[in-house]
Parts: sequence; structure tokens; C-alpha cells
Amino acid sequence: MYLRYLEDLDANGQPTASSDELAHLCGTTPAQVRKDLSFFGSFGKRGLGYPVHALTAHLREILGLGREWKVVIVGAGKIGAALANYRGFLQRGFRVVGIYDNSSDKVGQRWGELVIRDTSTLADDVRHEEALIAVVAIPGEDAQALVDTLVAAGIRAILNFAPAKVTVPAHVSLKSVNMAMELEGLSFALTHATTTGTSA
Amino acid sequence: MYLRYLEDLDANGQPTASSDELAHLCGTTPAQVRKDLSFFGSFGKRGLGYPVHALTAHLREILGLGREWKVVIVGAGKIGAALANYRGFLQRGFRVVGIYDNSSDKVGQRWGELVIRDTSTLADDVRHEEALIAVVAIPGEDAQALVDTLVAAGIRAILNFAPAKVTVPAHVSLKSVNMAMELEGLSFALTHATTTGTSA
DNA sequence: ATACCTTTGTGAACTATTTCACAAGCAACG
DNA sequence: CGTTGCTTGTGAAATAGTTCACAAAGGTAT
Repeated sequence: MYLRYLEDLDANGQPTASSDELAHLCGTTPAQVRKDLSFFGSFGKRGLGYPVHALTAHLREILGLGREWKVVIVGAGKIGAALANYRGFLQRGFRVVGIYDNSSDKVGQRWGELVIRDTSTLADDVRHEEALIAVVAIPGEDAQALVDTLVAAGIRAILNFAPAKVTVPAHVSLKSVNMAMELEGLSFALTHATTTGTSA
Repeated sequence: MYLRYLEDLDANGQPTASSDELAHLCGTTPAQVRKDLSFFGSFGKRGLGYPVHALTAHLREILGLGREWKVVIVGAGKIGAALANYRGFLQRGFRVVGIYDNSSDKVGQRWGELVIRDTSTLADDVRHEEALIAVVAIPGEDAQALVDTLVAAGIRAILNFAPAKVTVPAHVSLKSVNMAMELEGLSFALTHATTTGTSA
């Protein structure tokens, strides 16, 4: 989050930013900003604030964005399409090296640079390309089986959009995004509407 | 999360579930399950566990899913399409009452039940339909202006997929999902790979 | 009815996170 | 070159969240 706002500031040519300013941008507190950043090192200058450009570079390094990550997208539905199109990924060093689907209607279609391939070739491709990150955007009922295949093929991190419980072994990282659950969270907030509004 | 797994158990006809079983399903601990549920009431029977069917009903009520929520989707791109298609929403009581876009190519297209309308009519429609939830899936640079319009029109909760900082007044709930940030989290986990794998 | 087994609900202990508050450091200015 | 005005970095205090552990129930079997 800090990285995102620091990039904006950097693009505007602002040389430094105080914890107070960053806190305001990120919707947190100055003390929080300082504690968070101090966990990784001592980046600021007292009396001045944090050097915007240098700090963005540091954070990128910390996040592991100094390299290119190969990503495969599984599922050429609407969500797969949205992700394949999303220019933000490449900017951040995530290169989509393959899109997969198991519907013969879709296999062979060209999306930009890439041609949709059959899921049966996925495991070999992952191994060959040494892709480490996979985005799963397929129906919930197929998700666990596919994830198991991905893990066996050497995938190390999975971003899951399938609305299903998915389990991975300890050496694999997993993040799940479930749209229905997000809406239910909003429903709860509306129902118990003493809530103070969140910003982000 | 509990609701999701309880629904599965209920569909399987399982009459009760212990905190231990729920914890296992949800990837948490029995004590956590008991504390969480006890916050809202005393639903279990000692020696037996929690009554699956009754507890799903309770949780649905707690989450405010006992009613129908009207939802508008703004942005008829890939993400908007994915959400409009998603059957899970209706099942959970979220009815999409309108899809909006400001591109004249898209306005007038029919998507299932709904015809894409021009964003200029959005505010009036929201007021008229009394929609309280909006999903924002438009380019980042237009997001804040649109959100301001939505808030002025009476929207009370926003699920934001636009990759941009968005602020809302205190009486409005906001959740943002940022795909690039999710991937960056995975990149961090991979880079500092002592991480224990997460399940969810 | 009683003994026994299971599992909840919940204070208390523990752990983690956030906030406070201030000494130390740096820049700017006269 | 000292003085002034900011702002960091960080221990300590406060708050929040999780886990422990056990008394109180409820069920079951005899």
C-alpha cells in the first residue's frame, strides 16, 4: 500500500514525504507508518521525512518486485480475461506466460499476445517455463483438483478466484478472493450500521 | 466463512458440527470458533456441538442476508461482466438491478436480463430503485469522481475493483480489491520463502 | 437414576499489534 | 557555529486478539 502511494508521489516529483503525509494518504496513523517501515530498516531522515524515490526502490526490493515473475492464468472466462487484459500486472513485473482453459470452444483463441491452450498441457508448460505463480479463475468444483496439479507442477503461489475452499501444502502460498464474501461483509456493515466508514 | 462451510454441511444433511470440526474446515482453532460464535450468542449444545441448520440461519441473519439487497454494477468491462454473470450473488440475496457504462459502444447492449445503461442516468436510478450497494469496476482515474456521485445518490456500501485510492464519508462502507496488490503479497511471500503456506 | 463421555461457553493468561511519547538527529537560518 | 523547528526511530504503555483450561451442561448407556 505504501508502495502505491509512494509511486504516485514519485511520479509527481515530490522528493520526500513525512510519516504524517503517508499516513494521511494510506488512511493510517503516523506511528503506524514509522513502525511498519522501521521493521525493514531505517529509511527516513529526521527532520525531513522519507526520501520518496529511494523508498519506493527499497519497498520494491522488499516485495520481491525487482525481478520478473512468470504467471499462468487458468480459466479463460470473464475473470481470466479481465486479468489477462490488466496492464497493471506487467508494469509490476508479473508477466502472463500462458492462459489455459479446458473448453474446446476457447482453446486456440488468441488473446493479445497469447493463445489459449488446453489445460492438459498446463503442468508441462509450468515446469518448462518455470512459472511460479498461478491465477485460478475456474468454477469452484474444479478448483482443488487443478490446484493440486499446479502444486505438483512446481507452482509456488496461487491467487484463487474460484469460490471454493482450497488447500495447499505448507511451501505454497495461497490467497483467495471471494466476491460473494466481500459483498456479505458489506451487508453486515450495512445491517449493523453504526460502523465508521472505511477508506482504502 | 463459517457460513460457507455450514451451508455445505447442511446440504450434506449433517445435523450438528463441533467447534473442532468447523475449525478444521475453516483452517482455524476450536477455541477461535467458539469465541467467534459466542460473540453473537450461545448457539451450541454442550456435548453435541452446533446445530448446523439453525446456525446457518442465525449467521445469515447476523450478516444481514435475510433480505434482498439491490446492487448496481458500474463499468461494463470484463470485471463488470464477470460479476454480472456470477450466479452466487443472487443466491446470497444480492440482486443486480442495473449495469452502467459511459462508452456508447456498450450502452444498449443486453446482458442477460439487463440492458447496459449510460452512467449519466446512474444517480437517478439509484435514488429511484433505492439501491444501497454499488460495485465499481471502472478505470482507476475515474473512480473517485464516480464514487462521489454514488454517495451523493444515496449508495451506502461500495465494493471497489478500480486500482485507485478511493475515499468515502463515514456513513458509507467501502471494500477495495486490488489484483496487483494481491499478487505483490504473493511475491513477498515467495521472496521471503520461510513462509508457512496459508490455506483458505 | 447414575456414572461417564463429550463439547460448549468463558474468565484468565498469554501473545500480538497499535499508540504514545520523547530523545536523538538533521536541515535551515541567521 | 549555535539555535530553532521538524521528524524519525523506538522503548514503554495501552489495547486488541488468541489460546488455554476448566466448570457447567447435555447426551447415552446401563
